[in-house]
Amino acid sequence: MTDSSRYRPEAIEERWQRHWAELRLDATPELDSDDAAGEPFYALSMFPYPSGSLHMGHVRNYVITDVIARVQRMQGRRVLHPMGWDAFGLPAENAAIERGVDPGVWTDRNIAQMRAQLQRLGLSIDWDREVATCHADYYRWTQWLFLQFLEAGLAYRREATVNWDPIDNTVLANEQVDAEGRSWRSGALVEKRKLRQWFLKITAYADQLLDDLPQLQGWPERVRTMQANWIGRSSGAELQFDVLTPDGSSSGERISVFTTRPDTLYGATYLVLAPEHPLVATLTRAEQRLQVEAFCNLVSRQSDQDRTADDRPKRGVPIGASVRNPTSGEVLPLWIADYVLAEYGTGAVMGVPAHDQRDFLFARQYELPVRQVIIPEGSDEHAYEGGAWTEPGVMIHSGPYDGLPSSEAKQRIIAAAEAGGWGQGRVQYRLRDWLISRQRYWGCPIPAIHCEACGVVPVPKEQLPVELPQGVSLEGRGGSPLARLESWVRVACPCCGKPARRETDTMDTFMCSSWYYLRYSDPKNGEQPFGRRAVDHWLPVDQYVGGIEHAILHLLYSRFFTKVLRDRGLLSFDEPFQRLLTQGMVQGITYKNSHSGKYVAPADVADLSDPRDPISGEPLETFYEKMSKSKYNGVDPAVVIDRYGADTARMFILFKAPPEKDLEWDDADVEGQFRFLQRLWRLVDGAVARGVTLPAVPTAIEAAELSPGERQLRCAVHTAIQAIREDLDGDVQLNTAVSELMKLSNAMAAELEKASAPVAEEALRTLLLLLAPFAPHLAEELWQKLEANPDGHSSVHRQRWPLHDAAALVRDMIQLVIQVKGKVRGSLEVPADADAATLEKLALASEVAAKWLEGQPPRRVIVVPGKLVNLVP
RNA sequence: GGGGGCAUGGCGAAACCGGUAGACGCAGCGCACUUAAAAUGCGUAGGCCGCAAGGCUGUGGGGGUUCAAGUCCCCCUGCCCCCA
Repeated sequence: MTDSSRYRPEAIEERWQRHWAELRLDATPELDSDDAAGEPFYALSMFPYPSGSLHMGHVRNYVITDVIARVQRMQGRRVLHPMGWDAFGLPAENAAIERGVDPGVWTDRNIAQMRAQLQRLGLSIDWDREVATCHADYYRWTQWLFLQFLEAGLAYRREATVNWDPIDNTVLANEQVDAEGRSWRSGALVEKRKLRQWFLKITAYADQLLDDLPQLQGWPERVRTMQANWIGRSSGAELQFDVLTPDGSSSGERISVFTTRPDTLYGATYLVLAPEHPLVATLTRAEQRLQVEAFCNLVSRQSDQDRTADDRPKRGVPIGASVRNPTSGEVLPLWIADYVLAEYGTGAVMGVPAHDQRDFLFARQYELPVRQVIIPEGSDEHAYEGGAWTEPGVMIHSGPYDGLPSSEAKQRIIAAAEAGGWGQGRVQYRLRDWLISRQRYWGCPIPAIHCEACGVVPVPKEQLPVELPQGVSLEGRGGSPLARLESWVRVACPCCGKPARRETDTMDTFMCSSWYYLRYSDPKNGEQPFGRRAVDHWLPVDQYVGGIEHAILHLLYSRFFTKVLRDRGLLSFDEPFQRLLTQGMVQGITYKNSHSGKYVAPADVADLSDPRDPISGEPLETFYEKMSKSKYNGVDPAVVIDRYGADTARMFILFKAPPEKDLEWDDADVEGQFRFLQRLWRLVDGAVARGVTLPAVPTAIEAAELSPGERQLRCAVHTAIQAIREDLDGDVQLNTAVSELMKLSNAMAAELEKASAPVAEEALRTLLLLLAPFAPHLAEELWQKLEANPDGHSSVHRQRWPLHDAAALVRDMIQLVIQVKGKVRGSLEVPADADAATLEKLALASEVAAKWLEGQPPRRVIVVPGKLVNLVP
């Protein structure tokens, strides 16, 4: 075997990567250049956290985006395909604490490592536009944008009950606390603390964020649903209850409750405050005080999930005060309970056990009365063994509202409340304002100064960036590290010049990632976060690709940023991401001892066909699970590339599963993909040996003079073009696109040698053009072998994407399926253009008809031209 | 509990608007090449019955609509995701 007849990716991939870099093949067209006319196309992958090592999930993400970007380029679009780093965050700070490395140095080293790993994949990324959120030339603009929010009144500080991690000494967002109330990173039981923190007023945009979701037709339905649920708009009313003194007269205080069910007002049998509610302190009667304080203490250690889940026991204590129902006048006891949250609604609810499941459980626990006020239409009273009746129905025991449908009573009660001054209709959201303060070092400093005279003063824009100071001691674990650096904290007030103090909180890293896609359009702009022309040219993102785990947070925050910046006059579009593809996880085969619960590394399993625990000999459970270190089921991309090359890794990942679905990593399938690329190599190698080349101007094909084999080959070629186009348009079906390449290669293996030069040329040219986005190195090498690039200054990647020739798809004869009563009984070769009457005649005259109709004429005949004839006896 | 999704050979999957289920690949089996193996090539392959021709059956289970159902409708089961 000669050397040229073997595909050796290690011999070609790096060489082409260098060549492409010299040609600047991946450069984004300049705004004013006319060399790449055509519509702009922005292909974007969610940027990674620079952990230092690339994993398969990254590979999958970036390869999918790369194929899309490459196809668009070949189709004549001006393509922006950038990459960057979500580079602030706790791992760098922890590395600094554990190993004494500077977080910036550690991060930059990781970035360099990961960039090198990424580049081995042959991604067509414009590295000149790389950004890292931890670099001052980036976070300067994060700060600038924060000041925009501040100016707009959308950034504010307030005292709030927040999740406090007592080990990491920082606040956490709600989503960083698990169901057991533990920090996702330290594992500590999260405490509730009242702290002054910075918030962004995302709730001011709740309606827009919800109402614009239907515009996002290019997003998966379920992501839109998840966002809608997260925003959680519900309409109801705020109702006020007078607080009573022990002798039964009004104390003058009022408690406001939010309810989505004002129609159940007459069913309220008690009122509940959140333990954190400000009135708890003033209204608690002396004899209840000890009990109430103990209870508040207990609750402060529970997570919100724990407190509110339907299936958890509800706990509470009466505080000794009472309130008056504003419409019935009934006196109701006042309780505090764990299942009412201070941060939701008004921090108070009316307890309607008959019609709310949580109230029902609570009432049963403490033997509070249950009063039914709504009955199912057309039935007697509802039985209450199982739980509350929460559906609409007909009003009873509700004074003037008896007999009304509950939906109408709801409206009337709101109207009565508004008229009587004891409440009003209100829309409520589940969405909370976004807590962006973090008491950590490795984040973007919040550009604010606290002055005793002037209050909170924004750092003037010309003084940005507020740089992270060097040499901060990170070892100690008490509060924000920045607060300990007095020389940095002390600063003159920009307003009055008197001594003042810098804000020492840094921003949630989601702030940095909420606008990076804008920066890519103009990454080197030193005057602004982005130039208006650049951002208008490239944005919104045409295709965004990333993991479903960001369905809510990152994608919601980015949408929020976009809308705010639009309202600030900085952007002219409403939504940042036109189309969204959420790729599935990459799963590795996992061996687990189901008895001990321990995971076993594949390397420790002696016989993978009968996996057993290396110590106990017990049989192991095998299944696929998301790759992770602790489960020993990860596959290192570098190892795969070393062994098979980047093209095989790319092709395998694209072929193995549709992009949105989970992908089971399988070494045998990787091997199979490598074999496919080998076959392509030999196919071209054979053609080269026969003297086939690809001239710059394709040789014309005389369609009339083709042999049947040649016509079949051309049909396969143009079918592939058409099928791949269909796979790429609409839903991105890269797995079937790869299978079309395989079909084409199979057809060529059978016919290529026999075909005349023009037909062989066309087939080879098409194959390589279609292959180029998927296996860019191999396609380029084979293109070169066929002398399609004689001076070496061009590239297969600069060619135009092929268009199919409809004439080549036309066939003379087709297979006509003959069904009898819907069952396939045979088929006939018939002229492709035969009309329905002819087909019917042919079918009736066929042997199949003779055999199955037994001489009887069919009762009915259904003809689907080009497909089948169904005879119904 | 509410909302959404999914269920197709031994495995990953494919199937436009209801029209030949299982394309393409992995693993398997058979054959060729080879002293042999690897590699490669060719063939085979849902299940059951049959020497074969062929027949029956088959897209989680049950029912329905239709000339025709993986696809549409109803019920059920199991799994996954989100919200509670």
